[in-house]
Amino acid sequence: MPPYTSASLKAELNSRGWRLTPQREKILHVFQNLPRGDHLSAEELHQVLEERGEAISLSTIYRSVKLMSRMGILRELELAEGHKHYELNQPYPHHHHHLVCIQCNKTLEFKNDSILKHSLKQTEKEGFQLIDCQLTVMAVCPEAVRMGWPSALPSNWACTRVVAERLQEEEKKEDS
Amino acid sequence: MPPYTSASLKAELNSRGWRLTPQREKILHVFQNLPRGDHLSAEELHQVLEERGEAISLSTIYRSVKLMSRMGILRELELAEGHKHYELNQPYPHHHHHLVCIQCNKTLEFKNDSILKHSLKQTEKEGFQLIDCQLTVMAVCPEAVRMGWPSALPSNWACTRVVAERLQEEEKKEDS
DNA sequence: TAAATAATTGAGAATGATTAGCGATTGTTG
DNA sequence: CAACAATCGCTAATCATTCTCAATTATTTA
Repeated sequence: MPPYTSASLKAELNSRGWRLTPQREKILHVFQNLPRGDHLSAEELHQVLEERGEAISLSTIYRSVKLMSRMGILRELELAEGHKHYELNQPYPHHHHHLVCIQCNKTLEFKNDSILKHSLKQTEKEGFQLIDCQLTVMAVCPEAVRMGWPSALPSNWACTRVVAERLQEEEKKEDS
Repeated sequence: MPPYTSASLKAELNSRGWRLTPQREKILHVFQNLPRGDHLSAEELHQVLEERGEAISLSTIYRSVKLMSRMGILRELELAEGHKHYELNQPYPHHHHHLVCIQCNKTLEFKNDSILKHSLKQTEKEGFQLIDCQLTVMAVCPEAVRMGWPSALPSNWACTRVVAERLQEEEKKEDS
């Protein structure tokens, strides 16, 4: 699926009775020029545009990212930060997931198509139609680990159980 | 990892200088008696307790579910509904994921340990410490499909690209 | 091409979930 | 039992997001 051009965005919008406006075009461009692995909140997008002297009202920002997400152009991410983030929606084979540090919010993308495969299988098994699947791996980054995690976890995070402890042990035995 | 008893909850709380209160105990009980695959928002939990004549203030509800999530007793879910949901955190081998209908919000649990395995591998590869991993599969349920999806999608949902189309084709060839 | 129609914008008000502040209450410790 | 700290319930505050509405701008029609 090729990246959007203004023309293809216009076509897609028009096919639904919607319009290509300068605002929507600018927003698309921001996302298209975002470094790989980056994603923006509505507020951040607003600032980026403001700094470029292309200010767009926050209302319009919110409306546009929602619309474009619903069209499948953007992807709405629920990382662990209290607000949504957006990135270009690049379906398979560019589909990816996120590893997030619960301490500093550092976020890394990673690819793993087998997750999409499993999700697709499960979705079909239930008779559903797949739209998207988002895996969010919550973890603690090396810096935090070095600083003595788990004892040095921020006071609002006290969880010390490593969910996969047992799995890891099994893994070693099976060497699957 | 066995389900919590009031005693073990008390022990875990006390070990961090926190206390077992009647409110926290009641909240734990609600989650322990929840049907499999169910999960509650703060508001819903509040109502459940009210109906049982065990009203707890909404503030305390919010404070408690957050605390218990951070302790690893509850699991905070970001399904597609604008507010958080909570369920007992049952690590591997009870770890599971969610399939959500974006039209009616119907949610189904499913298990797939390989997803946890992949997440663990990725997490270790980056030098992170795994805390939890949550896969949310967004899809459209059979009822919605029967009603003519995608054309009958609610007007605020226009995405018609099936992310995994190509993957599905590959799947057939490889028969992996 | 001008008028009619419908979509879109911007600004600010409104909403809804969640958090914070505070005085009163209740465990815990010595 | 006294001293201390955690917790509760209430209300007010916050923050992201949505809504309202008059003004603007595409698109379609005549």
